[in-house]
Amino acid sequence: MAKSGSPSKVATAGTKRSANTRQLLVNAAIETLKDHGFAGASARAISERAGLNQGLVFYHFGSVANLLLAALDAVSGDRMVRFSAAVESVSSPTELMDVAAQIFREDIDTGHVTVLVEMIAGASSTPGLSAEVATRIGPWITFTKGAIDKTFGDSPFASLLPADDVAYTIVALFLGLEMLTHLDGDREHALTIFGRAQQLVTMLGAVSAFAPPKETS
Amino acid sequence: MAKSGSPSKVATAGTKRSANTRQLLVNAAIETLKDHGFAGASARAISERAGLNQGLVFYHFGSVANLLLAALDAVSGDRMVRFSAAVESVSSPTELMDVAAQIFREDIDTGHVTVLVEMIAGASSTPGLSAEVATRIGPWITFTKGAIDKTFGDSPFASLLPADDVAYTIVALFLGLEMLTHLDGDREHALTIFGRAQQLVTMLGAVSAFAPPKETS
DNA sequence: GTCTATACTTGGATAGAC
DNA sequence: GTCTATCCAAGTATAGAC
Repeated sequence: MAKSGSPSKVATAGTKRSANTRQLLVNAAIETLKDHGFAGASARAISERAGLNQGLVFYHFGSVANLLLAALDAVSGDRMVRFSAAVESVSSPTELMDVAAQIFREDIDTGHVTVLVEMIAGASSTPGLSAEVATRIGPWITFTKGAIDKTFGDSPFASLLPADDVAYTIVALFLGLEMLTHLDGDREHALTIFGRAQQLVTMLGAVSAFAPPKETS
Repeated sequence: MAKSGSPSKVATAGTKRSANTRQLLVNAAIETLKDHGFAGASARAISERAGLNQGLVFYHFGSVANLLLAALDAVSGDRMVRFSAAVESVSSPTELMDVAAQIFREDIDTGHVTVLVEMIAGASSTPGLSAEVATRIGPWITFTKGAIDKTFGDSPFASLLPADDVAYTIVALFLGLEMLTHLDGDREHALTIFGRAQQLVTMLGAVSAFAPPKETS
């Protein structure tokens, strides 16, 4: 109520407002990437979506590419927090498959992987962007490897397939499935695939129970 | 030598020249998509690469999007011819894995899958483009399903995993691996993954030889 | 059929008012 | 810190010369 009559002397209020604006731009960038892709994510399109002026993109981020990287960071951070917690409570391979399917479902619904895909695909159009994107995708392979190590570490699978190769494959699969799902609009197809994978892991787990865990020859 | 003095009455020469120009533009579009992505594939960038005038893009294709679709058609056609022949000579699952690895290697080297990836990712920026791209990606899932049916059709795997789900997954994996490979520049990582997959298929084939091919309970 | 020239639009980026 | 105004580069598309 007394807002207009009490100008604060410290910069706290201004900083807060600034942070809010940055957040609005980042959120709008995420939405624009999801709806119109990298090629459609212009400063004007994003700022219009945020209900803000176009010049603020350059004031706060210096360039469109930097804003898009900030959007990628935000999405990546959200996913990391959310999925670290999910994987935390998991111990068996079948549980991990459960969580993976759940993660994919959330990714499709929130459109978070779309942001990753668009940034990876769009990176080659802007000099220097590929390296920036690469350093932000790397952690996901590491994270996936950690989840595999945790749940498959003492299973017979571990000696068959190196966790880092599997992790690389899983991340690639997430990206690829997202692309196809986004393209054909059929999210069920990809979800049934996770169901199949889960069946397979369960079955192979049962089979491997009959096999010796490791040979020494 | 007598070129300027002998105008031909039929349009054959002109048509031939036109076809040649179209081909130059399509090739340049492919190269531009590979190097600078969908967002960098402008009429100017493509025509400059082709050593032709920018207006020819619109004369021959009507729009940049149409030229890019023609480029996608060309790549898709080349791949289909090449890989149909490769799969033709295959009968066993292990041979198919061999061919798959070979196909991926060629895809990486030629950059053909990059074109698919860029078109899929870029499609959402232009109204109506997604549907066009989708109809051009669909055949690849069908083709992959055919290759799986042919080689795994009478193996125990067939009853475990529906071929169309596997095909969808394989195509997604190709797209995803291409993205990661293109991003980090490390083509060996993806290639070792195909090696792992081949080991796995060989091993599971050996294991399944001890199991009954089908249960009736 | 191809090239030059040009109209028009969109987008990146900055300057200055508020 | 935000908004208005503006500049300039790049992109789509068309018209007309060759």
